[in-house]
Amino acid sequence: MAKPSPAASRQQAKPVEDDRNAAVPQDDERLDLFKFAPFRLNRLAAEVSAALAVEYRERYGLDIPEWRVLATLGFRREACSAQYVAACTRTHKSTISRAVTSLLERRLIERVENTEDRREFRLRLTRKGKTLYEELIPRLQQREREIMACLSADERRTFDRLIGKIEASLDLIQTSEEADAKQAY
Amino acid sequence: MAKPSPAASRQQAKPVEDDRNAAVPQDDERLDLFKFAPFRLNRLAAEVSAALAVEYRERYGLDIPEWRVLATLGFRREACSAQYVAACTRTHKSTISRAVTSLLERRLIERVENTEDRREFRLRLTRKGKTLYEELIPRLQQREREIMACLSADERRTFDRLIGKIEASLDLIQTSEEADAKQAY
DNA sequence: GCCAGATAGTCTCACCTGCAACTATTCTAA
DNA sequence: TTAGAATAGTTGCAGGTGAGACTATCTGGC
Repeated sequence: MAKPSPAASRQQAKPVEDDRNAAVPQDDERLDLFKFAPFRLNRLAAEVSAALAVEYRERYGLDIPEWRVLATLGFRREACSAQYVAACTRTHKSTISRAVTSLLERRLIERVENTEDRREFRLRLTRKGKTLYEELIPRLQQREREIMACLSADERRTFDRLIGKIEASLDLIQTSEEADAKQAY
Repeated sequence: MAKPSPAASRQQAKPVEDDRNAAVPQDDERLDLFKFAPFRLNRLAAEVSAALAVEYRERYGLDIPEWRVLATLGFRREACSAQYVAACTRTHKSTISRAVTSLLERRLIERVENTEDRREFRLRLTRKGKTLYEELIPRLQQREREIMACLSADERRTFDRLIGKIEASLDLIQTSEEADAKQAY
């Protein structure tokens, strides 16, 4: 895995004669992926997710959709529908449906028929699910703290605020209540 | 798509009698997904990606790996290997391989044998690829500007700096040269 | 009451992607 | 020199995921 030195393989990157220099984009037309916010956000999110996945996947055998269902149900005091979870987490309803099926089989959640609307079911954590939730959450919060430890308290607040502004401009902000109104997930 | 009012569907979320209140997590043990940085980053990245995808997918029929290959080759002055692109973009080498195949078929990139190391190929944009690149990049940059327009210039700089700190702490920072040394992609 | 349209949830299908095996080639060290 | 390890790139396979069809149910207008 470890390579003797970056230089060893860097030889491959040395310039190759290019007879088309005329068509090479000018500096101001080029785009440095490393400075491109969408790319950086993607990469950062993927890396942070991977760091957390160690906890919920390797330790508890959960995948991301399953963990999102648990997180939503664990946070809310009341039982709620799969549709609600999908809207909250911005995850496709078919993905949530599969996660719910899996969690039901593992007896981590249970569902009760909604007599007022028999199309939907109310989901909630079982005792077993709550135990897992209470065990898992502190681990994830610890991971988050470790990852964000590179920022000062002040920077962290600023970061949250700026993320919030971008979310807002993308219409990503939803309260628990508003999430109920979201469709398409 | 539009629903009469959030309240219309919110009825579903009203509390259900729960005979297990004793096991409900306490406030400080719960985790609000909406305030959890990893979740927010994921959601934000997905949303930003979706906003950009309109440009490269619908307009040019490119998927994310293909666009990343183009972006890497377009930014660099010299031809470089698939391995290099994979390391740069943190994308799995098999994914890059498929993107390269597709781009070769579309004559957007070309590859030349590396006589110094015949295991690898040097990739570079064709004239057609450069034309597409120069057409696409301004559109993507415009999208990025639109998305980030909610931040002031000062906030934008701060945001970049904070993202940079997190990237650094996750060892995500690489210069073009360092990327050559990365394995596993 | 009844029908058209909307909604919750499930399922199939197609696609995408990572893993790991594989080939070809290069490097390393005896 | 040469065998074994490492590397670049490709491909088969399996698992995950979104789109959209489908069923059951609900809502609103007539």
